[in-house]
Amino acid sequence: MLRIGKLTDYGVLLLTDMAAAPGELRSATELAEKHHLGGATVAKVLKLLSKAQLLETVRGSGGGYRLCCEASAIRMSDIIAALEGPIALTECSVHDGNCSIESDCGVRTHWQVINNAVHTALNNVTLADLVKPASAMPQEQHIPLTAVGGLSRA
Amino acid sequence: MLRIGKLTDYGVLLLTDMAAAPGELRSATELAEKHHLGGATVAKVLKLLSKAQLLETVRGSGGGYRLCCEASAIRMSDIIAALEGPIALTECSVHDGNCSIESDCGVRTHWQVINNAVHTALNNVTLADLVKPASAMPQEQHIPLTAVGGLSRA
DNA sequence: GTTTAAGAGGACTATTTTAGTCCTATTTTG
DNA sequence: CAAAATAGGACTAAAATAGTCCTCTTAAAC
Repeated sequence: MLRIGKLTDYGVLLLTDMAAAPGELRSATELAEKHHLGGATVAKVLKLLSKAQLLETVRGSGGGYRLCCEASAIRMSDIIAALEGPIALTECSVHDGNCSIESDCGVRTHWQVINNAVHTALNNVTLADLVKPASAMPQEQHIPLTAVGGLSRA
Repeated sequence: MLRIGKLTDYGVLLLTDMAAAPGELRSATELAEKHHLGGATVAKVLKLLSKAQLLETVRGSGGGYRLCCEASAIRMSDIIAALEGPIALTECSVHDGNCSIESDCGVRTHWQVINNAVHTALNNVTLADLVKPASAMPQEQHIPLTAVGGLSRA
């Protein structure tokens, strides 16, 4: 289903929350309680986001996390990369020469193009977009489509 | 890593192969041998593609599979949906009311937008594009990006 | 200067998903 | 009817993910 992990889902939720009150420090415990999530899990997500420098952290008593920068500067692609590693749909797009059928594959360069398409799409949605009402979203209509509708499948 | 499964990878490989000789019937065994993949696995993939009507099938001795239609009419989004189910990054985009934090989530409508962005990107790549040389690919540059580069992560 | 409230970092376990295999039934040709 | 295919499940093994826990460091408050 081309899914992202739950941790990423939590991450987006937490970031969205933090974006609503920029600059304010939030502790992991506080956020976990507010959103009814496990404390350890929230801590893990925040640590990952912090490591990727999407969050600024203040250690010690009274410390916590806050956004590293303006919500409009934090892209979906950054968030996903922080929590799931490099955005790449297949193994072979990440590292070469590791694929048993590679020599006879011939598809690899094409996967890179597909990756780019997805990556670009995710680059174009920022945290700021997620805080705005949904109707204000960018609509992605650069190329006329044969069909756009939900969940295709002829 | 926002990955697709191996089966989808195989599917793209097989479809690409078939697109090169349109109309010709191929048996699962034949394709498995050619690409050095397990016979049962290839059979599974072909059955799924057939069920999604991306392949036409001829049963009985001498039978096999061939593309349902022109390669340019088969979109990446169709292939992924056939092999992984509906394209949706999170559970809650697929079915409502099933999410423990839903009432307090507020992010759901936004995920739908993100899904749309990805879906659109995958709608715009067809099997025909994968058969052409990579340089001829559509380049997806509709919006100026702050950064495009590979695998972000600041 | 000790206690307490935080984050950093890593290791581990359990759960869930995915991949792969196999079996039985059906279809069609020769 | 025998052989070569696909259809459709059920099952098993392997891999990835989520979630938990422990120890260490940092800094404020008392």
